[in-house]
Amino acid sequence: MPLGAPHERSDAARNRERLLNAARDLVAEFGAEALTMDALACKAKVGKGTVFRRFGSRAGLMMTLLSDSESEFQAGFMFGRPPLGPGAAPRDRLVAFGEGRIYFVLENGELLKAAGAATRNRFDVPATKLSHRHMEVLLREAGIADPWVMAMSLTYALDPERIVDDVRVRGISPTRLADSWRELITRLVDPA
Amino acid sequence: MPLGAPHERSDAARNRERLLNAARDLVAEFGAEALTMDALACKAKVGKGTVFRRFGSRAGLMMTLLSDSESEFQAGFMFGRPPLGPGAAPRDRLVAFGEGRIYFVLENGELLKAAGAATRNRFDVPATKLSHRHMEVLLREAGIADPWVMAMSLTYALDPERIVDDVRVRGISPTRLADSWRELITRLVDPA
DNA sequence: ATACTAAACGGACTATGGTCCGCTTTCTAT
DNA sequence: ATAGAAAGCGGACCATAGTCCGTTTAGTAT
Repeated sequence: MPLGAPHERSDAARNRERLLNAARDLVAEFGAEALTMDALACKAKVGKGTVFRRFGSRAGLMMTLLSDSESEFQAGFMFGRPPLGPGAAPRDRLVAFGEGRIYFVLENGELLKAAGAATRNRFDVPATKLSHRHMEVLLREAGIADPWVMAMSLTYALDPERIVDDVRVRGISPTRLADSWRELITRLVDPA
Repeated sequence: MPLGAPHERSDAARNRERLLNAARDLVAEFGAEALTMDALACKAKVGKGTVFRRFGSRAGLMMTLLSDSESEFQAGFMFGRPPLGPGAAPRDRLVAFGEGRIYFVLENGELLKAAGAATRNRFDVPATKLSHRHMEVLLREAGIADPWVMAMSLTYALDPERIVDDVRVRGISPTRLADSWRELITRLVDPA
């Protein structure tokens, strides 16, 4: 896939397929949290070293598993229709972004938590960087003095762990989260 | 210490001292991140089981190590002088709280990260609950519609990992963080 | 076909947080 | 002092992410 891809070896390709299938099966059956790298290697009939060569870490595996739905969500706010996509006022786009994110997280919560878990990965996740940048741009348009830092605050406010725990552990409804996000953005951004 | 404390046994007290001293030494010398429970047990000349009996987990140990400075910070916003303590407008107290928190985190960052690390502990930390509640009260006074949820958003915006990484990894100055926090609160809370 | 090379493989090994449970010590009641 | 009970102790043991390195194998050049 990368540009200089020097011809993926056939055995490598075969093992990648096996691993991805095994991983999806395991996640479907036992949930992402319960997936261990040993179990995955075993189920895919592959050595443990191979798993780590392929994905680098447990978090890397989770990111790979997420990439499809993540791309879809990204396409939504980058190229989709307003108010999520381009064409609406920054404030409305931010509101829509947060709402979309909340529901996206609730659908893929386990995977996202596991993906961000490995310390130092929280912000190295490319998808997170992209979301941050997206918010940064909108905040700048909206006249925020330090959009980069503000986007970081908002990124953490939308942290997967936070959202999942609010809903599943602390019993807050998604709607309530979305309403509060709207209030936050509405007050933060001048009506323009 | 707790009310029904049924007389702490002398050997237990002795070991607690040993462990606390050893832990402080290790943190001072190698940093909190590098502290392993095995090393601690060994240095304190105590069995590993004893370490876990005493503190429950690595996160528990870190919390214990933090408790002094944490209490001090808490006293500041609960009983201190305005604008951090009672007597100032909610908006000003929130601004001061965030600033104080930022500098507190930068002083105790490693410990705080380690304390919150153990998944499911992030919000079970009593100190975090107290901070959350404090902000909730101020936000309610300030006329926020859903102060509980908003306080949660702000709690995550002040996440130790976020603050430490912004400053130490991404090179944002503490001042810049504090300014952005001020902007956030100022816009969020009506000037009242 | 053959030989060569770099990639890929696999599983033993390490590091570390946390658990378990039989043994020891302290305290208390007599 | 003594005995009994409860608290405490310790370190072997477990689970799991991640590393290492000697061996195998897929492509390639001749």
